[in-house]
Amino acid sequence: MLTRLFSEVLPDVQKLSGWVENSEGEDSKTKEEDMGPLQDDDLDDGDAREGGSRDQSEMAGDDVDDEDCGDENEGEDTAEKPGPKKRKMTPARIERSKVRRQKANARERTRMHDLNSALDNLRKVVPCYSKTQKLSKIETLRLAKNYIWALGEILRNGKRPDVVSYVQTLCKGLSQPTTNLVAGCLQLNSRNFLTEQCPDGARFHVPNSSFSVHPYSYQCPRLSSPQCQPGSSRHMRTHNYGYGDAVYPGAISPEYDSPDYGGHHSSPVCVNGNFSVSQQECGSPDTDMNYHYAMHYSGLSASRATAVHGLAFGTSGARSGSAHSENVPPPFHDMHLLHHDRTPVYEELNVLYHN
DNA sequence: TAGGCCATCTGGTCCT
DNA sequence: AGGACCAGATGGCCTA
Repeated sequence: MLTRLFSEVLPDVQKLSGWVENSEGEDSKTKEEDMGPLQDDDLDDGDAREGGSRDQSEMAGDDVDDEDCGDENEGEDTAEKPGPKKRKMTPARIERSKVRRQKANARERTRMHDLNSALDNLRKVVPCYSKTQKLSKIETLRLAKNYIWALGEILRNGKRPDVVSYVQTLCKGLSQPTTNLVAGCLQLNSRNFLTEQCPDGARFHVPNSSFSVHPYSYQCPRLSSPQCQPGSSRHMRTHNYGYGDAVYPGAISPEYDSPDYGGHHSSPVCVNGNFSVSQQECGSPDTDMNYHYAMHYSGLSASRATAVHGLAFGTSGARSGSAHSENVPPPFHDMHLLHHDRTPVYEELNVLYHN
């Protein structure tokens, strides 16, 4: 069952690691597009920079094919200096070297574009995906690794994993902003992902779990510190604590929220010290006082949600808070549901979880 | 201004 | 020989 999961996730990782082999089709098309406009600009740039290093390049030993090379080397046999022989830099040789370097630069650009393309594909299959606030490269790789590991654990154990450990696994080694994002995503997802759903699909119950899910993202007190803010990363900047239009596999549309949902919110999940694992751990009265809930929730109007839940905005919430106070659709307004091709995978996971 | 992230250039190395 | 890959250097952009 979950093998399909791997069939979807692993190819992307494999592509990432072995993207070099994919040099046809889309990649070649990208190559055409990228090299066209880039070449002019970048080659000029390259020329400008090349001035200082061109001679070095020539001395490094390329252009061995040059006819006059042999003669010159022979002529320099009597020279005192060992090492690479200096060859006369004829205009033709300079031009050839320049062209060769330009071609190499173009290839390198294409290679990096392909790599970035593969990274984008990978971003789409890891638990959090947002068009506007991309995870950084390194965070994408870390999250992907954790995700694969977590899925592997599910396969190995063949049972429903503990929610907290699942989140912890996913967030292992991630930066705090990314951890916040992922944990927030999963909190939302977990409503679909980890809860039992009544036939009408409107009510949720979390059996035997200290983790009760709610549509609010949670900001741990520690996360109020500037360095914990998603804004510390360019691609994770949003006015809504880094959720932007994030797509969370398996997430339920905010509009799907049950009206009586508010009764479920409890202590949020704390991962890697960013979130509290349980009310016992993070739910001391003092701590509770410091809970900051960002209203990443469009099911209710901000005013209503605030009234119902009596939630305070954190630092990031301050930004979104103003928006909410103005009844501007909360952060999830631009969050679209999972790309459709991914949904079945999570449905499978749901089946696993629910059986 | 510092720091993070990124794109690009570049030279070296390895492989076919 | 040429291409792929890699890592270092550099500069731009952005935010705190």
